[in-house]
Amino acid sequence: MRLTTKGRYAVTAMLDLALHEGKGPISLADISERQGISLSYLEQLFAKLRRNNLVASVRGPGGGYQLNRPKADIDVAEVIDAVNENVDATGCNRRGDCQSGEVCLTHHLWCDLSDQIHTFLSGITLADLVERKDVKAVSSRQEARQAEKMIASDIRVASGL
Amino acid sequence: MRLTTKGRYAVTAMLDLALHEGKGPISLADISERQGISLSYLEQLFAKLRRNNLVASVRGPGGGYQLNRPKADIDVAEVIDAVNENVDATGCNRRGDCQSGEVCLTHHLWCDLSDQIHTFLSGITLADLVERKDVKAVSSRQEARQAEKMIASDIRVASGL
DNA sequence: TATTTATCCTACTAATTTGGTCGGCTTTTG
DNA sequence: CAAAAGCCGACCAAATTAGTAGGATAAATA
Repeated sequence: MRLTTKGRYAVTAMLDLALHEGKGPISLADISERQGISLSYLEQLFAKLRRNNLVASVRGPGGGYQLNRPKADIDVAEVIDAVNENVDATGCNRRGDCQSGEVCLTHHLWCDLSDQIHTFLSGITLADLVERKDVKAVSSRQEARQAEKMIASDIRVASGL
Repeated sequence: MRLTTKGRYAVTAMLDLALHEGKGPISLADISERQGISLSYLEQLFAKLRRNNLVASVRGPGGGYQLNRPKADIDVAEVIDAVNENVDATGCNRRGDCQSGEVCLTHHLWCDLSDQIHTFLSGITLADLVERKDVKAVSSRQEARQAEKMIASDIRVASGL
């Protein structure tokens, strides 16, 4: 089992899409800036999210990504799964052939743990996250930051720098 | 967060000790054979388990390892922790400085998940595992295998091979 | 006392994964 | 046509895993 920045980034980026739903396609450059994730790395993650039909892309200027399903129909477990992070705690992928073809001493323990984690993560949708007050707080802070930056760059442009 | 063979091996080996409690020190060679874990790798894991006072060692012939506490007082979470596997799902070790000093969009989600996993794993002791019927079944299978091997090697010794 | 059994300790290693970077291509809009 | 975006493949440094190898030390036994 593994849960690293890869899966966390994927969920964060998907949540960013959910938060900006209805505003047309969102560019990876925007997500990169708001969430502090490298653009090229986001591209790799979104290639996988797209292959799993979680997002749809629009190319060309003004393009970007959108959720391919209502945010209430996308749960955290599938997002993590889409970027190949394995939320399974067994060593044998639940096959039960952990010790030379047979079940190892702790196989069932890891199965139980896997169930526990999967139940938890698949019970949370992007819509649920959007409604959380901690998410709302962070999101509005990020919006403010981005607005500041845009004003700053407007000044630079206007003054010819 | 990471849960690989390292943590699984540690729990399996500790459970092996719990299953053979009262029979004096158990050698790593025995555990290695029963559980199919490399001896040198076990040595490295037990160095950590010993440093965390989970086991006590007896050197010399007939030596080995024993649980340093009653099996009902050792839970799965501490065993995994002792071998440095991190069961924390956040990227910031719960510090909340995930995004340039501030909380990232999904911080609280990963905190909740971590709590979930920790509650589950710390609620299971070695004594609980010893009582499980799936563990008993695997254990008796392993005992039988080991007895077979010992007879086979006795034959080899007796016949002078 | 010599041998054997076991823990203890350090160093090395191949393979894999992570979290990227870089460069260039294609599509679409203005 | 230029610019903005997605798309794609190659490459990379660092870390981690799951070991191996080789020896030192301690204790029991012959």
